This record gives sequence, structure tokens and C-alpha cells, in this order.
Amino acid sequence: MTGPAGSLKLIHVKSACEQCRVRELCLPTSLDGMQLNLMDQLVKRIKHLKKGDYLYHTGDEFKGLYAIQSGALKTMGLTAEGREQVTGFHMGGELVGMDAVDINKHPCNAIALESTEVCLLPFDKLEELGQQIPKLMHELTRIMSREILREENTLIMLGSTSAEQRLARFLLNLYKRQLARGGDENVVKLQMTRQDIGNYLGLAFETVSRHLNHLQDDGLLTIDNRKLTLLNHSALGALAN
Amino acid sequence: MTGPAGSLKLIHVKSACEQCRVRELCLPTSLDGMQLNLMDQLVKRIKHLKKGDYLYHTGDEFKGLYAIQSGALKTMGLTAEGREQVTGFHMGGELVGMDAVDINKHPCNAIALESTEVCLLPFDKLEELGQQIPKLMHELTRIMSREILREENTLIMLGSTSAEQRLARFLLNLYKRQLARGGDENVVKLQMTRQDIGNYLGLAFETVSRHLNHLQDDGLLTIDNRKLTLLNHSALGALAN
DNA sequence: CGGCGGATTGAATTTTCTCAAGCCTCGTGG
DNA sequence: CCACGAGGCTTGAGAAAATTCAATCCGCCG
Repeated sequence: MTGPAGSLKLIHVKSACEQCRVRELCLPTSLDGMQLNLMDQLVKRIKHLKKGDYLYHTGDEFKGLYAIQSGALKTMGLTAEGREQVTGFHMGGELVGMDAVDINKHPCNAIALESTEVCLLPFDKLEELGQQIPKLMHELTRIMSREILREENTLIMLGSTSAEQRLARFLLNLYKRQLARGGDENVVKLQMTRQDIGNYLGLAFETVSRHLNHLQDDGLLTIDNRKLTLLNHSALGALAN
Repeated sequence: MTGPAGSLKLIHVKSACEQCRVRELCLPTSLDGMQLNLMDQLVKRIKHLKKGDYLYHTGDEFKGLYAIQSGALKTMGLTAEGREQVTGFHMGGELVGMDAVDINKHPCNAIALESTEVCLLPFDKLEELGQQIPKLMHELTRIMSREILREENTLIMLGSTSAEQRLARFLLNLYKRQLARGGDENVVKLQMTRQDIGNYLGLAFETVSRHLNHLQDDGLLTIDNRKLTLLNHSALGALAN
């Protein structure tokens, strides 16, 4: 609705998106100042979620993608018979909701694992703007491609037959993502329960607990409740293969 | 390169895409005749693959998406240590290669499971055309969204702890897709080996074989080599939960 | 301080894997 | 057209891994 003319005078004003600390991760496009301002007007900010709050429920109408500013979410699908299945963990700088574009309804629940802030990017507006700024549309396509690749890597993680291997891959994956977001060297913070991890990896939660402690016994890491410290990356990497 | 003017006279000529029997599955857009002709000129037809042929290798330059006209493919990722992991099975009417858009290289191998025909949709051309036809771009976005959803459903399949459950879900998934493509009622044709299935589901291939035969003993299906006939959908559906 | 959800640990049981032997099927070449 | 071979599939038995059930334990929040 707001035309480019209206936003011209804002070119040199720092936009919220421009200042957003997860911008490169969220929409890593080389948009110029004016384009960023257009984005800025599009974004509906900010939704605050407490631990356990639902960002959306299965079947909710799809309004747009959510960019996670801080915190973490889990997404859970529902099998036909009603069993819940964790399909992913999502952290700052990641977008959720891309699975809803086609059917226009959310196919899963999204639940905050801790205090979490998200921005809503209304999808119809995003597509409109994408028509004006081809580069933006191209970026959106790339982001969706990256999501597909991410899920394929998850498939590779789940495709191994041993619990130890799946767990090692999971921890390294989490570590890598947290490091990219400014996490401490060698530290993995588990935002989710052992139960969630087990559900996600197709393991009983006791098996997750046992293998974690086994890794500690072997000197690959130390466990302090939800905080893990990796002591031997190469050994963990070897397990992951 | 070829402008719209050049294709105007073709409006009433049946284009190859228009006649393609997997069109609704491949690009299910409500494109009009002229738009279809534009699509038609974009598509590089047709690549024939024999069983075992590679459509692309890991690391190959990304040229575009491949629409499968007939036949079937498997995609295999490579873990860091070099173990191969099947990440998906793909059949007529499906698009492969969407995982390569972002990084501009194929992150996996795609291998024909039988004689297979594919069309190449050059991605740069597709995006260009998408700028002229917003509806096409919208469809492309939806297709990628659908792919994300499809992979999430795979995650749900792999997230269960029991081999029987994973196998039941796998068979029903295959059945549904084959039925939508005009397969026989109650028949599931396995285009892949037990080895492939096991690799995909995170099971030893002997376990796949044993459970299949167990399902046959229980009267849920009959096995004739690669051809399964489902006898009791609801019982199979119950196992899947 | 009490309680509750999460985490650990143990023991018995079940499932799955591994290794091994043999069979079946299909395609190739004589 | 048949024989042969290789790859795929089945089946068995023993070993290993994971699940289940149950009993605590811990740590955080009210």
C-alpha cells in the first residue's frame, strides 16, 4: 500500500531491519537502504513468547513467515493417530513457516522452548515486494532452497542406524548453529528436554540420557544439566560418521 | 532471448508442456496458452537415463531443476566420512534439484532406479520468466514449500522408533504417490532395492526384508518380488501410527 | 520448603543388527 | 535357447543395542 515515494525520505534513517542483529541470517540479501526501508514497513514487529507458548497451531491460517530474533522454537507435527513428532528445532536468525506457503495452513505446531521474540513477515506483502525487487525474490527462493537442504541434512542424521551416531551428529549440528550465532566456543546449550531430543531422533529419552553420559565418561564432553562443553571435536566428529 | 513477440503465432499450437502428462504435478499453475508456450521454449528436453545412470553428481554445477517425466530416481547424500545415505525417492511429475539453488552446486547424487526421462528447467531462465509472470513465480514458491512439507513428513516417518512403523509409513507413502500417478489400486511397485529402503529408513536391509515378510504372514499384503499388493489398508494404517 | 517435571540409573525384555549360508531372478553371453 | 553369474533377497542363530518399566535423584519455581 505504501508506495516507494513515501519511504524516500527515510533512506538515511536506520531502519529496524537494518539494525537487527540477525539480519544476515534472516534475509541475507544485499538490499540497499531504500529497499531495507521497504522491508522494514512490511515487517510486523514483534511477538514475545514465553516458554511453552505456541507461535501457531496445526491448522492455523498462514499469515507469513516468522523470523526468530532471539530464543528458540520447536516444531511438532501430528501423526494421523495423534502422536506428536518433533520435526525441528529453530533458533535466532532462522525463518519458520515455509512449510505452510503451499497449503496456506500451518501443518504443525510451533512452540517456544524459552523466551523468544519473532517478527512476522506477511507473505502476500513479501511476494508483492518481491515483484518490485527481483533480488528480494531471488533471496526468498534461495532461503527456501536452503531450508530444503537443511532438512536433507536432517534426513542424513536420522538415516543412521546407531543412536550414538545420531546423537553425535545432532550435537555437532547444534554446536555449529550456535557458534554461528555467537555462542561460546565448545559450548552447546540444549534448549530442549531429553524427551524432545529423543522424539526428534527416534530414540527413547533414556537412550539419549545414557549416551550423553557415556560420551561424558569417554571424555568427549562434560554435562552440566542443559549445558554441554565439547572436549574432543575430532572424536565426536568420528562418531558422527 | 526469444521474445514474446516471436511466440505469439504459436499460441494455438499444442506445446510439448501442454501435452505433458505430468504437467499438473510438475508445474500445476493455471498458465494460459501463451504462457505455456514461453515455458515450452524454456524447457530443455529430454534426457534419457538408463537404470543406474547418474542425472547429476555431488558437486556438479547447478543448471536448473529436473522434472521427472517417467521413471524414478533416488538421491543420495554423502556423509563427511564418505558413507552414502539415501535422502529420497522421486517419481514421475516430481521436481528434483531444489536443494541446489542456494549453493549453486548439487549437494547429492541423483541416480536412475529404472529407465527414466527428465526435462531440464534452466533456473536462471525460470526466474527471468517468473518476473514476467508473477503467477509462475508464485507457483515456484509453492512448489518449494511443498517440497519442504514433503521432507517434514519424511522426518515424521523416520522419527518413530520401531522398524515396523517406519516401514508401514514408507509403504503407505509410496502407495499414495503411485496411486496419484495412475498406479494400480492396492499395488505398490518398489523401484528400489531392500538395501535402498533400509538405508533410507535407518534399518539393516535384513530387517526390511524380515518385516516385509512378517507383514505378508499377517495377511496385510502379498509380496511378488518388487511388487506388493496391499490387502488391508486400515491394519497397515494402524501400524503406521 | 515442597512439589513437579526433568534427568539418571538399573535390570529385564524385546528389537535390531551382524554374520553367514543359501536361494531366487534377471540379464548376458555362449 | 539355455547356462551361468552376479546381485538381490530370504532365513537362521547369536550378539549387541535399544526399549520398557521402575525407582530415585536433582533442580528449579512458586
